[in-house]
Amino acid sequence: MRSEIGPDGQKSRSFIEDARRAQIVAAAVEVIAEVGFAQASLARIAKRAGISKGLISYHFAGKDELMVEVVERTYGAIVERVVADMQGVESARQLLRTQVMSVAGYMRGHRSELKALGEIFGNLRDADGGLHYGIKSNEEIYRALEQIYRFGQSTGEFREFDVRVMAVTHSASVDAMFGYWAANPDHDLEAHARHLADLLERACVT
Amino acid sequence: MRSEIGPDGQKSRSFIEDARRAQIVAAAVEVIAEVGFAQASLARIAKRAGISKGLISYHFAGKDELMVEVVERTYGAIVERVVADMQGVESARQLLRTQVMSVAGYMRGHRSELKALGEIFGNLRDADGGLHYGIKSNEEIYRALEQIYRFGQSTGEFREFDVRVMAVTHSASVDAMFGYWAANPDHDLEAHARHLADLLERACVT
Amino acid sequence: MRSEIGPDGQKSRSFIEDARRAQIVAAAVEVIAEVGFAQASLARIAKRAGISKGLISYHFAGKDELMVEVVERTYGAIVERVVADMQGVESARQLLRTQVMSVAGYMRGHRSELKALGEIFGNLRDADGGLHYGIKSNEEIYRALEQIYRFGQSTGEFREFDVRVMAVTHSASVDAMFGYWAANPDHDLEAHARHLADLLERACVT
Amino acid sequence: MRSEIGPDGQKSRSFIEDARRAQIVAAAVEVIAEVGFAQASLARIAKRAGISKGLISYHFAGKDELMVEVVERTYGAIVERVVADMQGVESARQLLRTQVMSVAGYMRGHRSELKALGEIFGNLRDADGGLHYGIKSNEEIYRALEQIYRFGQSTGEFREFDVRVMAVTHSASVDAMFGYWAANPDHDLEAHARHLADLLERACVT
DNA sequence: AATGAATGAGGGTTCATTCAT
DNA sequence: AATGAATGAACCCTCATTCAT
Repeated sequence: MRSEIGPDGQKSRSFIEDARRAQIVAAAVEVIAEVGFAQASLARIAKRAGISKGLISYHFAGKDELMVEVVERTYGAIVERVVADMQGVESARQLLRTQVMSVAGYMRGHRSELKALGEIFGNLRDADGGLHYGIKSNEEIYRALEQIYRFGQSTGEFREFDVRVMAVTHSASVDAMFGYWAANPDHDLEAHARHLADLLERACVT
Repeated sequence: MRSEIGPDGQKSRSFIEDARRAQIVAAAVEVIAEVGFAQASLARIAKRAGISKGLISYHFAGKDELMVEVVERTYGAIVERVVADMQGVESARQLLRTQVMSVAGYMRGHRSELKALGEIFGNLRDADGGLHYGIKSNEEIYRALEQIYRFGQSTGEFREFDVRVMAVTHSASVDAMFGYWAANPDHDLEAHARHLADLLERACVT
Repeated sequence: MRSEIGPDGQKSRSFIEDARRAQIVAAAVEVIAEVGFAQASLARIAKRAGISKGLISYHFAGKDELMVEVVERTYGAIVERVVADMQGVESARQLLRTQVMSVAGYMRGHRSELKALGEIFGNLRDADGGLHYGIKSNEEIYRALEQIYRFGQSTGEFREFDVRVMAVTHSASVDAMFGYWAANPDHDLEAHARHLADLLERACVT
Repeated sequence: MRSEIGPDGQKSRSFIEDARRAQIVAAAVEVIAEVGFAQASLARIAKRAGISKGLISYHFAGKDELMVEVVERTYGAIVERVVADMQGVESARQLLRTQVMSVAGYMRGHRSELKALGEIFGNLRDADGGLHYGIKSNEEIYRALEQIYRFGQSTGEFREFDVRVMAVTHSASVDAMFGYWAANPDHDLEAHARHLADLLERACVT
């Protein structure tokens, strides 16, 4: 393993080191998106990246660490975008719509990332056999969505309902939208997002 | 390969043969539910069933045939139950609620089956590399749900909306409910189902 | 194992037992001829015979014993025929020709046996890894052929030469004739046999 | 798979890679010669070579590729030698003798190769179940031998006869010589070769 | 006499990982 | 920093053999 803990408590990596990791992560995303998690061997990823198999092991402690980094780099970018889009929006209804439309908009240009994330979330497991990104890894998302819904309830925009159920439903509906789109490339993602936002909104208002 | 096609065009198996297959399928369901599709090796399944690895090969032409039978036996039972519960229900709103509550009720006692089905649907691949249960596995469900929604629209119970988006959302919401429940065993599944039915209904009515 | 040693020192088997063994041997011959020794599993042979796998093990101590019996039954029939045809022939040249033509004539109607014999001779091995029917098993044939050639030399029909080399060559030439014919079914076996007899004869006479 | 096609259309391999392949091929030859094709497992070959089983898979795409390479490396060397020895020989009778003596001479030091070749020719099968080196493997030899005989007929050295039968007989006689010698190590191979050449020659001349 | 069920060893292959260079 | 060679474990599958019925 190359990365070391620097004096600031952060992982410190050379520029070249970071570039290699990024390159490997990008190759991993493509391969996973194309052939699925199970078939995404290090050999395949290395070939796609145009490097040797050993180099991946050199830069990553193991396959798991690579997968985690794929998630971190990919997922981080999405969150960044969505949070930016929601900045300044004031009504709960608009926040809800914005969340759905924003993530849909971002994903339209990042289909491979979407597919890869789904594969990793659903397949990457810890040593104990449990999913590394279990439903628990959604907790963060649920909390964020619950904030929106609770906010809407506090302003009177939304009726009373179980916000956790709503958050789970919301999250799953968005994921399913992507899943359907991934399976049906001709599907109109934006229209789906608009319809979905409508459904969610109607389910909340009085 | 054990099974053969009898004169009636049905698979004809001895009682003992069928019992073994059922036992192996049951073990497979448990193992897949616990450790996921990729880690569900025949060795693991055999050990769980308390039999030798070779015996699985004796009763099934291959791992794929076993997986397909897991789906057939498990999925068939669910559909049977839900269809039975929906028999005689007349309003679209009640059909919708019944569907959600019925499958939730059934699943409460069949958590492993649920998990295993999801794993197989998402991972079992054909020789060509494509998912064996691709879109088709959901397509069937989508069609069934669309019927309910279209029926509601025809009677005026439901407003106009895109039934495919609704079906995808509905299906995913139910799945997510199970997923959440699987990850949080103390979660109140029935209450969740009731809340979810409310949300779906409100999203549909005028 | 069923067979037992009777009071006369011969293996005594019931009629039904013998019939079963014959049936299994026949099936083995067909299967070996079709798919080769390595692919001729007991399962395949049993299926061909229309019986269960276990029954073969019931009648034969093991696969090896079955193979040995295939050879005995098949090979014995050939020898019987050839010996009969050579009865009464008086000149060495005629004996030589008769031997070649007789075995060729017999084989024309017993291609499967021919193929199976070749497969077993070339592949059946003892526990020590050595061929069960090695070149040594040809010794019997060599001796018989040497008799012919030595007889010819004693009568002055044939010149002096190394009879062992001649016997080895003769035997191999006949085998190769069958091998070529087995690979080229349209090949004229009888013409080949005539030509071969000519060659052998010319090689011997002064 | 290691080997790749270089810019010159030739397989380009590193020195070390080629050495390993040669080592593995050598081990395969020995094992096949000793225990036969069917028992020559990769595990056995690897153990003989003093390497791990996986390394064979690393250097060869599969067992079949290894077997093909065994044939290529081994068979090529024989042909090279024999062709060289026959260079410049002018009479058909001398060509015939030279062929027999040359291959016999070469084989004296390459018994295992001979055995291994025979095993592979007779057992290596394609996916469709047919022998990979079927008639074709002999056909090449037959053609070459026929040339000699036809040449002799054209010069009047040899009488008229069926050259294909002669070629088949010639080839089989040489093979049998090796087989006999392999089974009887004390046998005088060179004398046998000389006698055989005599026989073949006498069979051809007027 | 005959079956079907069951085992266990061994087959070839894939793959993450390690390591010398 | 990077490679290619090498390992060993685990994978699915085949098969001769055994055994209760």
